[in-house]
Amino acid sequence: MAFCKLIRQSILNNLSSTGPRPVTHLLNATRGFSSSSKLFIGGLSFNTDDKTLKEAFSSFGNVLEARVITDRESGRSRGFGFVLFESNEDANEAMSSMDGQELNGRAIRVSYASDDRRQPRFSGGGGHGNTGF
DNA sequence: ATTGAGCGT
Repeated sequence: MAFCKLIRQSILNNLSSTGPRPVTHLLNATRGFSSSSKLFIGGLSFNTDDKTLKEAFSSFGNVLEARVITDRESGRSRGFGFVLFESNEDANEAMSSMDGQELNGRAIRVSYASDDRRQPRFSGGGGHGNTGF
């Protein structure tokens, strides 16, 4: 029964993806979806601001948007922010490199952000007196 | 002047 060997070899071949490596779903590894080049920066120092965040992450890639969320009532930093990279791979590099590192004397937590919070804006916009019916 | 998990007008 030599074919038995062949079958086993076939199985082994299947297990070893010698061809195109499957794209590791490193993205959308957050609660929601839409996790591209947007990174969620947590554990930020209260002394860290948008400029500091951009300066700290602009070293890994082109930062299109870097913002530290500040309380609207007090206007002070909430301790977390968001960084939008031009390239998703740059964001991955930045996350792998800056996650757990210290910034301004405080360890920061970098992870992919969820755009679910920002999407729902005023769907209207047009001042049409349309009641929707 | 202050605080320390999470996801922004």
